[in-house]
Amino acid sequence: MLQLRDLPTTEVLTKFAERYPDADITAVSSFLHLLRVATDLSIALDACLSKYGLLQGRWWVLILLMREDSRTSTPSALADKAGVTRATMTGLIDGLEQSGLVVRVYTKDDRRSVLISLTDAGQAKLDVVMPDYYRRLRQCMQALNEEKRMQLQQILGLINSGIAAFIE
Amino acid sequence: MLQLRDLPTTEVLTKFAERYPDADITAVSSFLHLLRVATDLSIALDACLSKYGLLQGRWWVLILLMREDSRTSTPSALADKAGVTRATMTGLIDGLEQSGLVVRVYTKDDRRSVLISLTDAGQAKLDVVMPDYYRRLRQCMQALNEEKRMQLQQILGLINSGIAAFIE
DNA sequence: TTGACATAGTTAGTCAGCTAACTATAATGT
DNA sequence: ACATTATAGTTAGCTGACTAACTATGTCAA
Repeated sequence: MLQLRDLPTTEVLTKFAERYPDADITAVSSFLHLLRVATDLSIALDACLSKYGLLQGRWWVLILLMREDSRTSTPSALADKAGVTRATMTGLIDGLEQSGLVVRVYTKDDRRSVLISLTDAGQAKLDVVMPDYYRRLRQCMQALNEEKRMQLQQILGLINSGIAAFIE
Repeated sequence: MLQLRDLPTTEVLTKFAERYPDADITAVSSFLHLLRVATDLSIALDACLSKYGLLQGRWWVLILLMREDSRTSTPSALADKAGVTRATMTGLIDGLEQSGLVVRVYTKDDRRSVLISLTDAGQAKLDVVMPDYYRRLRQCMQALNEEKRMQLQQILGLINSGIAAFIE
């Protein structure tokens, strides 16, 4: 995401705006702070998960499986929902299967397809990780009351609609 | 960052909150939306830069050099400001030097050290990329008036202070 | 009914980040 | 003054994403 640590000060932005008149100083500043905070959140989440031998990718796979009543899904459905390629999902499942958190079940219905099933060990892992995650997240966000949370969601919605401007 | 595409609905979060009572539904929802929008912004920025043969890493190096009056810095200072390791900075500079956008200048003062200098071609590249970047960013954020931008900054500040909760 | 196309999953190779180890040079303390 | 320690940069090898190509299986229309 945003690696940059040394965010531009208003002075730097003003200097750049002289050369590049299209620069909108508060827009740039808000944009960069948003990326900075989100990146740091993501890094902090990884640090939290790594205590349990997980990374975001594998953790989300476990959660996606837990969302299913059958605790079961296919690699391609998981890939779509997790937002990675099927090739990446193959690797994630390999790792989870080696750790015994999921199993590949071969079905007769469609012999191209495989079912991925959350094991008891996988569910047990979530039952340890999720309470810690939820507790820390609650504390992280506790300074935001409901009103501010709604303001944030609304602002994010507006920015989200604007993203198209980057892609044409 | 956040790969997950299929963000949990309120129903899913409610179901999870039954099993994990620490779950704070609006906290989780705000958190995930923040990561989702920031990730999509970052991807969109990459798409914009890639039209000019740049990626975020190399682009930030050029900008950091342009910030200096001398258009010059050292790999270690650049690494600190760009938020990457010195090893990574070596690779970024290799790529930029091959493209002729920067040059390594060996100095006699401290023979361990190298100066990295923005070339005319590097400045010319920025003079093409930056106006496009600023124009798109302005448009992306145009739905946010100054009041909302300040609200966003304030909320981000609160969340930023909360990040410590993830790390202990 | 069979040739063309579509779909599911995997494999191979690339990329940009990382850490750890290394070389060379400089600074420091006894 | 010289051994130790610190600093600057690079190299080598690891990781988890990616794309592209491949195997196997299923679908469909002439």
